[in-house]
Amino acid sequence: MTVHPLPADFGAFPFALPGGHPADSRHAQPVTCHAAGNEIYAQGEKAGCLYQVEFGAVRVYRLLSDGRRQISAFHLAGEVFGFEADGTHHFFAEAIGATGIRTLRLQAAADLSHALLPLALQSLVRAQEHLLVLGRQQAAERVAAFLLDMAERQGVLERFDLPMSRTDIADYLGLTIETVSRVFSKLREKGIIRLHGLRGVEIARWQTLRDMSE
Amino acid sequence: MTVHPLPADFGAFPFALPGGHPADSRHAQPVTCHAAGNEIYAQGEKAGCLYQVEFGAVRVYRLLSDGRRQISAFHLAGEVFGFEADGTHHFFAEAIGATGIRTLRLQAAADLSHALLPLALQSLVRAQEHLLVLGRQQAAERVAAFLLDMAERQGVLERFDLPMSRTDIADYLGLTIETVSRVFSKLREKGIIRLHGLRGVEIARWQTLRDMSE
DNA sequence: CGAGATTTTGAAAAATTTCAACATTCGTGG
DNA sequence: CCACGAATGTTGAAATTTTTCAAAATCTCG
Repeated sequence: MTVHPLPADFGAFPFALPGGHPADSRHAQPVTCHAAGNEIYAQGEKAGCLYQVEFGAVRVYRLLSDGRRQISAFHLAGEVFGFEADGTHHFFAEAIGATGIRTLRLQAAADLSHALLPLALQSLVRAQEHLLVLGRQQAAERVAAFLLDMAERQGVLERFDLPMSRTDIADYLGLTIETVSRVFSKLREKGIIRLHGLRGVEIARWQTLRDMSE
Repeated sequence: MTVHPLPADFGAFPFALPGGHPADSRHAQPVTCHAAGNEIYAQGEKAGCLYQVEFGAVRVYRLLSDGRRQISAFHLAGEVFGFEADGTHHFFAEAIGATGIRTLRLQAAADLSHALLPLALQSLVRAQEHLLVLGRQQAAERVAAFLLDMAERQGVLERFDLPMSRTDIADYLGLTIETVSRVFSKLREKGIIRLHGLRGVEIARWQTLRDMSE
């Protein structure tokens, strides 16, 4: 299975804000449903669209010559991604699980560059925050920051599901899967988080986690 | 010494492209000269300007609660920085050595948001590239990528000067100063680079360095 | 030239990775 | 509905890398 068109009365793209729900459907854009692992765009492809996650999650990554994969960003429902400075994609983007993506063709809407700047700056903020996490020397600090970020971006008070695998998390945090797993276990043993299956997470002590992530 | 006004016929801000030289002086903006360590803006301050480096270099960083400092970006001559998504600075910016900064007040030029988008995307690209460097697990890979980036941004064929200290480099790469120093020494011993004093660098084997940085 | 700051080097300690084995989860089909 | 198998995740122990702490060397500037 690859791509399904959807009935899609989800709302218009440029009026949808990251983290919120689209509110206007006058300029409804095509929405496609991607299965897990589905490619949204590839490195080297010509870029001409922006993408907004309707549901599900997306990973954006680059492959290194030795086969390692560095994930530069995860995108959750409501978030917009796909900005490129020179008209070419320098990353791969793919659906993590079943994911709905709204597409905006930029050529057809040259006049909304003023609406694009805030979205681009949002991407910049996310990249900068991720940068700060990767600069941390301790694995536990990175994982703590990651969990808080995921919880906050999902607007969660207690239990939530991580859309991505441990391998994805490792490639996002610049760690190995084993180190990520060990940190999860340690946080669980200390009663800071509770795990429900492989994906379910519950943050028991928010402040402790915040102190860890600094 | 803090800030000097300059005669400044350097050229107009919005027409200057990162990496190039300003070409039009019809809308010349104020240029100030900062001494080493001079603050350009502080975290928490209201943001209303963009900045372009005329000469010298700038570091942009955040202080962590335990006193550590994470440098998110260095900016060299020609580059524009200071983008903020919400009108507030979330980082500190300061001159590394003697540095000339051209300032653009954004309120006075609301109509050039279309000229701003490419500059913002440029910042995004730099942040994403830095992200990939920080994701590398080996210190030598990070230092190799850093040296190549510095050389290329200065448009250098052979010898060039690093504007920043080893401590700055360490805080930029998420390493300790000792590790950075050891990697420099190792690269020198292997004949991959040559060092001239503390700041001068000469890349002897570009391809070897590229292979290291992947 | 000399003093302070910066950088380099060494050795031990700590953290992470690697390699290997084991456990758990999830989907599928009987 | 349970069992099976593949995929994913966890744990252990050794090897490697990086950090930490300490001291020596080098550089810069007055």
